[in-house]
Amino acid sequence: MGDMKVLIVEDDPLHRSYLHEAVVAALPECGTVIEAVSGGEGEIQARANQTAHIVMDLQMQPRNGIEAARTIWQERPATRILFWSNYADEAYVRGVARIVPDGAAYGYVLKSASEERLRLALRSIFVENQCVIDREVRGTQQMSFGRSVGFSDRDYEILMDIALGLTDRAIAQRRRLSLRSVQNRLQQIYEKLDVYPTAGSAEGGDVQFNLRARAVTTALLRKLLNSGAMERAEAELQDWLETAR
Amino acid sequence: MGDMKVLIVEDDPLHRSYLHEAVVAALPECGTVIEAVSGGEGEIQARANQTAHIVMDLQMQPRNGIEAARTIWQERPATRILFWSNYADEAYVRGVARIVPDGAAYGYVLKSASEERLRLALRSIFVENQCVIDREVRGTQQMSFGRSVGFSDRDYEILMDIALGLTDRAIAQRRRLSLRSVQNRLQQIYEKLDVYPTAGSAEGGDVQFNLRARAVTTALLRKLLNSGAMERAEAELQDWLETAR
DNA sequence: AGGGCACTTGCGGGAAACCGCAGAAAATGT
DNA sequence: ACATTTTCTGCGGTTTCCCGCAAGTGCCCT
Repeated sequence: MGDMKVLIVEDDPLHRSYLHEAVVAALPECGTVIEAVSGGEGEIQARANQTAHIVMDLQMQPRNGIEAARTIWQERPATRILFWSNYADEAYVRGVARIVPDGAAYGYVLKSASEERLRLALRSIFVENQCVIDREVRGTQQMSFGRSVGFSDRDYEILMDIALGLTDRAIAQRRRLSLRSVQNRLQQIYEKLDVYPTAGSAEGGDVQFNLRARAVTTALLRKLLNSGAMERAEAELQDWLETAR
Repeated sequence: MGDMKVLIVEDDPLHRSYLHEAVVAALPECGTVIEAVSGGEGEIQARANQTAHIVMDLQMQPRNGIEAARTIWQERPATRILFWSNYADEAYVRGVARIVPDGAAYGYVLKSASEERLRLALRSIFVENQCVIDREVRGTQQMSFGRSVGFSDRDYEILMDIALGLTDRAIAQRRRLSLRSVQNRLQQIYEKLDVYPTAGSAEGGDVQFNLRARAVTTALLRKLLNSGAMERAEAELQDWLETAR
């Protein structure tokens, strides 16, 4: 038995015990397994135990995995984290990619993956110090950074702002842009999300959409946004409202 | 061993096997347990096996529990269904309440409930034919039907319509109302969601919200809407777009 | 019958969203 | 260094949203 310590952060008890077994089976060099049931507790345990190896769920209440990972990485960027999540939503993938420190080893494995895949990912990250990202997740990564229907970070920021309900003027103020620039950005977001009335269906009884609201819905349905990401964005907005202005 | 047949519909393999054990332990009179891994397969299995006893998850991809339950209840309204869900979001609770046939026995238990609670619910519904609804869920039910900050069904419809991105005119057309009536409804929705600029913070640099978009976000953050409900609503909208007009 | 109460509808107007056009500014490529 | 592309910005105009005011309908209550 070695002296590696592994921290498991997962709110679902069934998944937690499953992870526990998987870790013990995959890592004979692992001497101690610590468990936490929420993002907040995960941060505390990571700090207290100086764990450099963490397996973490993304979707947790009240403090989710991305927030926990961010503070953990801020304190010790060398920490290796394997994210184990139900979904490959673009909002999650982008959220993780945004906070990974340079050169840090991390992994992203879906819960639907086989035991063997999970075992390999555990060994690759914790022993070989090598990144492992699930194929499906790679797919959404390509999409988001590719240029075909890709959203730039700027697009994403502003899409989030209209999702939060800000006016054009407020967005301009927050992002330090002119009113017209914001509106330009919006127009190209509308185009990328394909929310413009189809020319084919012509006039007559064509139902009109409110582009602003329709864009948000479309982004939600395409998993480009999700409620977790919006909660985070809302918190950031509240911060900004108090400091600025 | 009796001849009761129980159908389990749950996409997570861990939860599925946990449910399987719980059913066998709680119901000695249960002779057969059938498993399905999605809403669609659940419908097929229910039809094929004529099962009158179902335990079902709500959040599933691609066809969720509410859609499956609706078609199952349409075919045989006497079916007893126990919903076993992670969340007590108003959107889920309302979605279930909307499709329960008159006099049908059903249950709503959270996954965070104890084994004992699950056991009792299984026996109450499948043996005693009696409704069992978790305390937390009752809470959100009260909220939604009470009048304090309660949303009428009409409010909810129209809230959903703006979430889908329809214009006032389109909503008026769809719900057979005048333009002004829709706008009146919107105003009282805004009030109930409390999205109006606070009079206290006064003018100056107060950031303005687009009420329409802000209302949707607020509803999402309060779990009054969720993406599952919006997917269903989007499908209904597409149906309407093809038939009407 | 009359007085609330909830809901609906019309009118009018200020504010915001949406967008074409065109010039300035910055980033990019060769 | 120059040309090219992308992004940002201002102006003007149409449409939609947001809402105060007022009048009409139907229901329940005493």
